[in-house]
Amino acid sequence: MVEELDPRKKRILQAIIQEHIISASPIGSRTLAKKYNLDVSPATIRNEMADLEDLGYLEQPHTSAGRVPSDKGYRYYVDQIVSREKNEAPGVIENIENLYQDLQDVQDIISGMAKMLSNMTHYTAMVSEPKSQVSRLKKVEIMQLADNSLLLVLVTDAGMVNNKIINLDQSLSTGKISYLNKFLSEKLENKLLANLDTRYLKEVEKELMARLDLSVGLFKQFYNEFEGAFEPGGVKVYLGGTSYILEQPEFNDLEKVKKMLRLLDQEEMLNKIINSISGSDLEIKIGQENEVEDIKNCSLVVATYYISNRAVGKIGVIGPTRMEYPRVISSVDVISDILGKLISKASG
Amino acid sequence: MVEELDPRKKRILQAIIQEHIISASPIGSRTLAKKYNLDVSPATIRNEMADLEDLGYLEQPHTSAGRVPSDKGYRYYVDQIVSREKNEAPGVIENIENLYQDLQDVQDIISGMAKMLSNMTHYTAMVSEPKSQVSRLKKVEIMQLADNSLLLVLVTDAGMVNNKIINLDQSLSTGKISYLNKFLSEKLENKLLANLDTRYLKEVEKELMARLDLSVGLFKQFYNEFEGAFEPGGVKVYLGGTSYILEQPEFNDLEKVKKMLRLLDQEEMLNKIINSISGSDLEIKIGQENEVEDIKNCSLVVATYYISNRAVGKIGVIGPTRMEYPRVISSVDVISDILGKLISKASG
DNA sequence: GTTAGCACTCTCCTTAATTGAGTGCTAAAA
DNA sequence: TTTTAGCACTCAATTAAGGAGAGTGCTAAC
Repeated sequence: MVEELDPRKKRILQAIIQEHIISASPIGSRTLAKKYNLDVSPATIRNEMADLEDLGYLEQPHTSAGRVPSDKGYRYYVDQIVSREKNEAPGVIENIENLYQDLQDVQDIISGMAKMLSNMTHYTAMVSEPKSQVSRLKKVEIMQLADNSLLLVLVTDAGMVNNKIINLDQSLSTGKISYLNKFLSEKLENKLLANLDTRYLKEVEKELMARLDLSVGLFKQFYNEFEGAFEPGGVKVYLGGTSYILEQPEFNDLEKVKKMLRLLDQEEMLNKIINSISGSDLEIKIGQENEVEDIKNCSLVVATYYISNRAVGKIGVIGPTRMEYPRVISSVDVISDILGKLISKASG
Repeated sequence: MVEELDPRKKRILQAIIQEHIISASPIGSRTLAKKYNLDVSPATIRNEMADLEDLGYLEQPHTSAGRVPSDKGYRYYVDQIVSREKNEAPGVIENIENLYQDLQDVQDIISGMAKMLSNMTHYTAMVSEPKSQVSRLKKVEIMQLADNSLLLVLVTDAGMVNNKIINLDQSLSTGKISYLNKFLSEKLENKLLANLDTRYLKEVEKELMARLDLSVGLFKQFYNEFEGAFEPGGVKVYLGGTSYILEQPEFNDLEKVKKMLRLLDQEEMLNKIINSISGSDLEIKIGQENEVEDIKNCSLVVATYYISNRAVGKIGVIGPTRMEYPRVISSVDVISDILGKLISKASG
């Protein structure tokens, strides 16, 4: 499937893609000959283009229009032509790091990085929260707010803080609360969230009931919160630069814009999209390669970010298949590094 | 300025507005005569329409087009014709309350209500977080996460929970932390947030320094957090149903859509918009009446919601001036009531 | 293998013609 | 005095037609 193209075909394919990325319209042989030093005449280019079309790298919207890269063409471009080096201007990385280094709050860092990425690429950016399943519960604490109202605070070692207010049908004495705190700390802290499943929590409940005289309903409320707080499907996705998609000529059609915005409005969909990307460091999905139907005319560039060498979340951009891959790849790469660093630092 | 219209003019104005809300296009005399039982001929209606135009209630996009309501026309309609009764179907209120009554988290309630409101009205909904200035600080607590990393948790009586991770350049003993907790509880809890200003916090700091041997930098970090956590300008605004604006024919122009979406992307702008609304219970701003330039072709219907009889936040919708006011007014009214109730309940 | 030349194709833009909804005015009817 | 019918007029929106332009594929010569 991935045949090697002869150098001239390769150069022509690259030129077409680069030109198409700029102009967003079909590219003809004359334009190509004029703008790129290919040292051959338009007629020759035409022959090569016909070959490239036969091989599936190009498409023709209609007879007598120029050629447009196909998904396969972009795939070849991304795999065989584009270098994956980070080529940000020197100092950019340091500047961004400095700009955000004072942020302590993980959620702030994430949404800040989403905005930064969308500003850099001029596409819509999405970041998933650090995945809890590979995180450990660093701290669990219960605080009394009022007679029958408690605040449960959960902190993971990725720095995610989650709090839930719990209303009880009975009040707890200060002693019982401090016992409960000690007990929960012992049983739950430093455990992998993945291990805090219903089975384990049931056990803990049993043990607790044996030691402390509590109403049956209380602990049930707790572990509802646990399960809800960090459940795998419910990863929050942060968006940045939604309005950038409107600047793409392929979204000149109002119907398409509507579809896209409705998609981005639904958090479950974003989850599905960002989680459909496999685990590799930097993954690119082009057009039809996407699993989610509604974005089969879009491309995704998604990187995984790491906290203390553990893969925890994804960050990427979504744009038209006609995307400035070299620039975007570099930006996503850089920002995912910075994101990992910032969170590691903030969560101590 | 607000002259009383004779009954026939009033009926005609009402008919034109109702028809225009449905069709989104200029209304002619013949259509009106056919669809509404006005018992006069089109010619008579034409004369009345000319009068209404002279009075400023109607506008004509161009000679030989029908008439369109002006801002003044809508204002008259809203003030003099539309009843402000809640006319939701029986049971709807109870259903919504039941649906959301299990939510304990104030942020969840707010974003849920934003979504609900946008679904009911088919316009974009916005809700501001409970305003902190009139809230009291119910609970302040510091938890140790690691040697030199603390978690500061703040809870207001409106149920808003705010947490910040603070990294120190020194570590604190358990004793000092528990002293700090007791001290801060005494000094800060049950105070109005409005009173926790820099001046007061400076005082507290002084007193603390006198009693406890702490590095000068520590408390500074704390009150940076305090000020940042609940500052008045930084009210978060929750959006729901952004894509609904695209369904309005007045946004058939891509440029307008872009402008609008860019506007909604900026949180500061939303703040400015929702805070430009004065304090009355249910306020309607029509077109030019809006202060923010970019929404002078939109209408706002905003209600204030209350927690224990204190005005704390705003909830409303934004849509084209050609808005279904009666339905929207009722929905906003109902949802603001429910929102207040739900938050009151959740925050005990 | 490469290139020039040429007929052919298809979209896009501009211009012109047509249609249709709606008005304002005038004069007659109520 | 108010209402209505009749009619000429206006203007946006739609349709039709006629280039203009960009590009291709093919053939024949280099």
